[in-house]
Amino acid sequence: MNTARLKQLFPTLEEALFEELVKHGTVKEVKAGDTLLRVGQTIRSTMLVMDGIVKLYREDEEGKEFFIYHLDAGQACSLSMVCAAKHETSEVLAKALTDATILSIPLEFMDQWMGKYKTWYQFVITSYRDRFEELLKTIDAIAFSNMDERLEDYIKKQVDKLGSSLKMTHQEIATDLNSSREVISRLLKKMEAKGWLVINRNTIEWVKKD
Amino acid sequence: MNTARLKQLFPTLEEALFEELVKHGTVKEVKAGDTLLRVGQTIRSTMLVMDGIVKLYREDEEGKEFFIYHLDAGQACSLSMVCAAKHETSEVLAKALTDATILSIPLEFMDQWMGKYKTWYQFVITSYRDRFEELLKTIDAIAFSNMDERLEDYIKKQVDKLGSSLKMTHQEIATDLNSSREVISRLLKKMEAKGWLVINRNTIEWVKKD
DNA sequence: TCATCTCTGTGACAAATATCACTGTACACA
DNA sequence: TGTGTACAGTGATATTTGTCACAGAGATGA
Repeated sequence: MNTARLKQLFPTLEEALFEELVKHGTVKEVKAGDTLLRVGQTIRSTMLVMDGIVKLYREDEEGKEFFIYHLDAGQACSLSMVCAAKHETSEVLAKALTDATILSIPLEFMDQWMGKYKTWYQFVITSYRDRFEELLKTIDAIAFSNMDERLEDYIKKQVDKLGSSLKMTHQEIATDLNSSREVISRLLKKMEAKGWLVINRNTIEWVKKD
Repeated sequence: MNTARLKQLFPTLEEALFEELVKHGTVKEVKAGDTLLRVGQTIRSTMLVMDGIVKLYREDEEGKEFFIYHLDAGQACSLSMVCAAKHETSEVLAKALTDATILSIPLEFMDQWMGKYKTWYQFVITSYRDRFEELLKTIDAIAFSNMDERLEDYIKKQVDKLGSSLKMTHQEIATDLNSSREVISRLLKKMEAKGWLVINRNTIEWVKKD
């Protein structure tokens, strides 16, 4: 792992921290679709995303997965950065959307860095704040919008991250939105009729401009 | 304002901070129902709740208010504690549920205290974390539960804060849950039939034990 | 090439929630 | 004491979403 790359990804951090990151961090390469963190799993380390995109989910008792937001390169899973008690368990499910590179830092450094490096706790706090605002937007979507709007938002977000040609099945989208395949298929058909997208087997081509 | 009371409310903070709070904070008494912060309003100060209960809402374009969580005495509005840019505007609406006492600290002290007092940034971070988890629970409710469960949860939360006799109209509940009065009335009737509560004009008496 | 599997499309129906229209009823207060 | 107003109850109906059943299309591999 090279320091230059870290500086690029985390430009707000101070010099000494890059050395700490290099020294104590472990780089993990994961494949698209891999699970990085399960609900209930004990958190032993903080994840910084160095490359690729990670999807975060909330899960209910029956294992239904509800997509909440993406983490891009240069972002961190804020929940794993502050663990009041040791052996705290995860509230969320994290999966790699694309192949990804994760920098994993053992939890014991968190407390220490928090006191030692001003830029670290600023990073932690802005991470929290940003994720918090994403959650608020997620709440808006489910509280105030119908499925058609939510689906449009969802597709736009995916397109933002992955480009306009989405390799997903209708079932996968339905799962993320906690809906059902048939509903998604029908709504996609309507959007296709409006000329917003083109449906092919396993892929959706988003063509709407706005 | 006396330091002893502050110590009781915010036991994790250090000695020097109580003096700062006394010196720079302004105590405001507000009435039940008063609006403390509107969406889009510029945030000029941080609110610490000293007494009473504050309700936080998310608002949509048409002004519909969606209840997200309560703040009790000893808690703070985390969003107002970290303002990356100056003149940041509020993402949420805050209203006093009961008469309340608010300690208001001008924003300029935030940066300063954050660097100076370890217990302050710990307070900020745990506030954020706690609010974050509340948001996750809120998302669970709307993503995974039907209105009957959400209504039950909602009433239980209110009862927790205000006691088992709730002085609210069905319309107010409907607004908080972004539903409609008729739906809430019907669901309350069902709960009454099950013996969970007693409906009177303007009040609901929660009797269910669990 | 046939068998099988996954993905998609669609009609029919069910359930949950929203909306409309109207009624009754308790309370405040002139 | 009457009367207006806010609150609550309820039937009818619309809309949205979910579920079931089944059909067909395209990929895959023996």
